[in-house]
Amino acid sequence: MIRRDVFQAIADPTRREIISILSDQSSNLNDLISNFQISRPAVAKHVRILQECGLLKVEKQGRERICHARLDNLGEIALWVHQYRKFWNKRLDALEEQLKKDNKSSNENSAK
Amino acid sequence: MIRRDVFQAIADPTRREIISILSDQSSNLNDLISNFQISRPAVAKHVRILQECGLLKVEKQGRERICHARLDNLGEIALWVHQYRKFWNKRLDALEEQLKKDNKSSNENSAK
DNA sequence: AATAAATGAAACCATTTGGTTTTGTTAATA
DNA sequence: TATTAACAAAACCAAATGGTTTCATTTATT
Repeated sequence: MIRRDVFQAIADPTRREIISILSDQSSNLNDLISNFQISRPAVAKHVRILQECGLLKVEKQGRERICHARLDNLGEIALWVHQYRKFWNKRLDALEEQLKKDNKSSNENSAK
Repeated sequence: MIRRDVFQAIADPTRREIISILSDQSSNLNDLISNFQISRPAVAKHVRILQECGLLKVEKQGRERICHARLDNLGEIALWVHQYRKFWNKRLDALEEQLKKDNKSSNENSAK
């Protein structure tokens, strides 16, 4: 747990799953952990890593810790990938098509 | 070297640097290695990992191995990040603006 | 044919990673 | 106030990671 950049953070599948869950709905640690088979401290460590690289905020609420997705820093990944867009044009077409749709119906927001 | 997915592959700074270099211009291993301070086998291992997850192709040419960037699989990252676009809207605005420009002048392709 | 160049492969090593179990602390609750 | 719930922290561990040095192989070159 020494390196703390967004690229490293999203490399782990469990952390991506945490991101996925929290992007849908904020959750306290207990509920979050109940999604996984691994132990509590294991999940807690992933949460800490995500927190340390700014991908989520932890709000202390009584004895609970509510975790909120704060995914602004994913923009760094988006920009990095985007600079190589000419290499994945086929997929880009679909992506851009999606962007347009999203813009037109920018109210309907079904996560996952 | 057991996990081989694109997320894992781009987590390492050296590998991102290799991608950056090769996206500009294909290169044999020797020339590629000359960009780094680390040993030859170290770079060769990174190359192998990138190769194994489909981010570059190695073309045997005599005793040389020419490495070509094949970054189609970065589309996976792009799509993953894109699903969380609502979290990084500010950056998205710039990105989308760029996308439109790219489409209009889709012939001019100056890498980096 | 001998040598040098370009690379592959193996053995090894320290650190990081992702996990565990155990113990402690803080805040609600009976 | 005693107990329980929610979490933090520490100690530990196996495996993965990123690196090294050494040796082998293939292809050009002299």
